[in-house]
Amino acid sequence: MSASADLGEFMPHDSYDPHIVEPKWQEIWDNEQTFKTPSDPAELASKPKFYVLDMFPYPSGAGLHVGHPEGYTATDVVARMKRMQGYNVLHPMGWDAFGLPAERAAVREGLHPADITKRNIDTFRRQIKRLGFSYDWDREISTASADYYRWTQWIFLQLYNKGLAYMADVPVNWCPALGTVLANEEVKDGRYVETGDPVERRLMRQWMLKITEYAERLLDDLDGLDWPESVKEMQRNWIGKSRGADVVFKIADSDLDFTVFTTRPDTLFGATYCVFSPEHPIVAEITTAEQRPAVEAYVKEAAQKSDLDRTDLAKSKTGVFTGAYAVNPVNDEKIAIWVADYVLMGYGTGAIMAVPGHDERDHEFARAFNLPIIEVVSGSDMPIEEEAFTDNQDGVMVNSAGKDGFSIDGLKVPDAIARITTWLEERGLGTGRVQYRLRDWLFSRQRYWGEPFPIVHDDDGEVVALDESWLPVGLPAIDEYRPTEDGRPPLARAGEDWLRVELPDGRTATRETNTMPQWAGSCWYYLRFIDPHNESEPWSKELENYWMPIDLYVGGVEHAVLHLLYARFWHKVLYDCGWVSTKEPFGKLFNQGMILAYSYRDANGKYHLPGDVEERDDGTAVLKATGEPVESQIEKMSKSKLNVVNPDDVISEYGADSMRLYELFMGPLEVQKPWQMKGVEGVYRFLQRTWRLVVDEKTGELNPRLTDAPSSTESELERTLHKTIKKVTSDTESLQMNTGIAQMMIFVNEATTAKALPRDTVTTFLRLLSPYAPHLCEELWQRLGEEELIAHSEWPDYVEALCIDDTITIVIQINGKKRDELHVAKDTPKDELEKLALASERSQKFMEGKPARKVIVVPGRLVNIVV
RNA sequence: GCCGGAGUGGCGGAAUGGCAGACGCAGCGGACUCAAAAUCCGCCUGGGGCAACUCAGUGAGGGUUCGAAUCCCUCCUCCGGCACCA
Repeated sequence: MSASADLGEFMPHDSYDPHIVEPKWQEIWDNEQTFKTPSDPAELASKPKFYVLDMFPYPSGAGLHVGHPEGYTATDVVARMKRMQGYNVLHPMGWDAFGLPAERAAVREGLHPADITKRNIDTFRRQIKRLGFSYDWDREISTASADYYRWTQWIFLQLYNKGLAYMADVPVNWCPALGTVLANEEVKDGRYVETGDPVERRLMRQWMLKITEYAERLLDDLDGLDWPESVKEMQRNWIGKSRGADVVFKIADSDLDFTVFTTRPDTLFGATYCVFSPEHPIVAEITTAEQRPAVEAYVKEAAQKSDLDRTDLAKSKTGVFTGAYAVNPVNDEKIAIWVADYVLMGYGTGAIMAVPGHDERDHEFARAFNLPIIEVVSGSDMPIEEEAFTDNQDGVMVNSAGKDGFSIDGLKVPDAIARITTWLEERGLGTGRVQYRLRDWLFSRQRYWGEPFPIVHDDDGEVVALDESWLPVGLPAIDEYRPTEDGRPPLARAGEDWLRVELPDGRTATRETNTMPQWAGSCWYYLRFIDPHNESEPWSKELENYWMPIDLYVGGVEHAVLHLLYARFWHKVLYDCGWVSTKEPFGKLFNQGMILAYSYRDANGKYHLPGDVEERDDGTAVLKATGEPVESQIEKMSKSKLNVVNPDDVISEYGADSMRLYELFMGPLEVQKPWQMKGVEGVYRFLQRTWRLVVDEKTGELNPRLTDAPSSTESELERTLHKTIKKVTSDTESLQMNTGIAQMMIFVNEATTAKALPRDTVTTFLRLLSPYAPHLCEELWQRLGEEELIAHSEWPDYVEALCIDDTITIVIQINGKKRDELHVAKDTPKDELEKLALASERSQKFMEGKPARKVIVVPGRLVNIVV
């Protein structure tokens, strides 16, 4: 035996090496523009379309973590399969590039936000490209480029021209730490959701978008969408539709009156007092001299409280009597008027009628201030003084007879609501009305790194929308991104030559210095992908008509109300303008679950890098260096917990195909699950076994077990192949990729030990695996002598008959417990199965000589004998 | 408090009315090796038994059914969302 042969024995010279295979095929795909989507409508028309979209990322400075590519991998697998199935596939990627973090980094590093953003995009693009996704990179867009935001400004003009954008002095969420206002959707518990900085209420002149005008359509059209029920429910809650009535109350001994909104007009006879929000303008007018000092003090105090304080103090109710009385329109009773901050100025009319008997908040308030409680709906188990009775279905009205012989006594609540609403309307005392929780969208920010408005203010203070021909309104260069000392937005720092404008009619004007919020660019990016280089229009209507709606949209659930609601709103406006052909943009939505990671903390609470920790067999973990025990937990990945998993590291060790496969094999796409590096090793081994089906590692030649003989339908392997085609096709379609991959593992395990390995069987299998592990499959496909790319090959079909075994196992149960099994031909008739089951030795044993009372035969599955 | 979702081996998970634990990880045993790695084969829910086998088992309790992880009721725990919205 020669020395070189010895080396061959011990050092395979052609084992699976993703670091050679992957760059090779990425270069080929790039050079051949393998994934370029045609842009010529005539060329597109010959095939059906499939538009599969990822929620494009905000390119943060931290780069990608393994959570990002989970959704991207799923959509890429679908995109690749659909292409092989003969669809034109639109599968683009871009960058949601405007936003606060880049501006803050710019201040920190002394760079321009555009440079920070470019740097971050370059990192993201490099990381994403390493995963071998089949994006059409010719369609890459960035919301911060003038080619793009020119059309964001154009859409704003459409909104403005339809009267849907307006300026108003509104109470805004002002965040002092950031020096800007925020939308309601961005504030939770009185804090900015991203940074946790406190937010306070201020009155400011701001741009608003009339999303409320679309509330009903935004609500109704949810019904037809193939979205997770939870997201639809969150949007429904956010829109917050409630039906009720406006009721007019007169102020006693005065000409004044006021309106309250209530969802329970049936309880009007139980109204024992009214409450105004401290901001309600009528408060100052009606307060009596005696009560004035107390009321003024209370109103002032409420005004100074931030939203945070007001929510924090929610536990016990506060309020002050105004000294004034209202007249209950149903019975002319005089009831006290109070001021309390549990009534919000921003919802309904800012005033309520209080029914302590049947509303928990009113009950609590009445108990605190000793106000009367009257029962008007019967059916409670508890005395009405103890607990409010809030049932609104089966309760029956009592104590509800008033003037003119009017009574709703004896009616159930829903009937009572209808009856009293009609009665109020007939007398002009009220009207039935629908109320939404949704408010108009606060659309301006005091920031630099955002889209400038295509708006100027002329020297008389009038708002002037610029003509389309003036677009884009570019961001001027400025050297400081903070608001000015007198509180104007950063753009006010731009020079006069940017700020000052002469209009065509000779008027002079000053530019709007607010910018649009981060959400603007992402409201319509999916439309620009359709026609990204169009210079004369935002997109071609013909192409829009072909591609829309989006067939699959995948992203995180954190956008359930923000992005997804705003984008639907803009889309509906564009629909009304005739620019889009569908009422809804996103036909099917899928939320991928968050990927968590193990973190390790010592007794002092200090986090340690996973690399410094050793997992013991008994399940405990210790520091490698000192042996000190550490506690492991599964948490959201974060820098501070030292548990962020970087895809670059995973690819360097195992390759992109293993990374892709593991992302999908971890578990169901929609659930949260922890990253486990050992799991990547498992799928890596699977890919190595696949490699060895084709390549003899010692010689580098094809596996000698491969035969050219046609695959036999008789063979077990062929049956497994057809079952695999069936399962992978349906599991890919329904995004249940973990079980599809498991089935491919079963196939490879079987093929590894099969006697014969027909070449056809292997090439068919490679086509199935290719959307998941595209680099490996291209390589093996080529080695098997195929000339086209596997990406351009046809998706395999299965033969149903081959998915069912000829001989099947029938379980025999006695009283529902498995006792034996039968191996019979697949079409064995029912009575034959019953006979065989009863004859079985083990059946006899467990029937203990008793006769069968009943025999249930489920063909193809089991026989259950009841004794 | 209200609205969603979920609870299955040591771990990720599979099975959505019909064989509980597919597939993978970890672990254990074996083959190959001087040895190790890699690879291949086997075992791997718990109790009892040398074994054949047997009993129990899908958060807890009850119900429907010939048959329940799966459907229904009550409760517990965890995750997510909303929360003075009249």
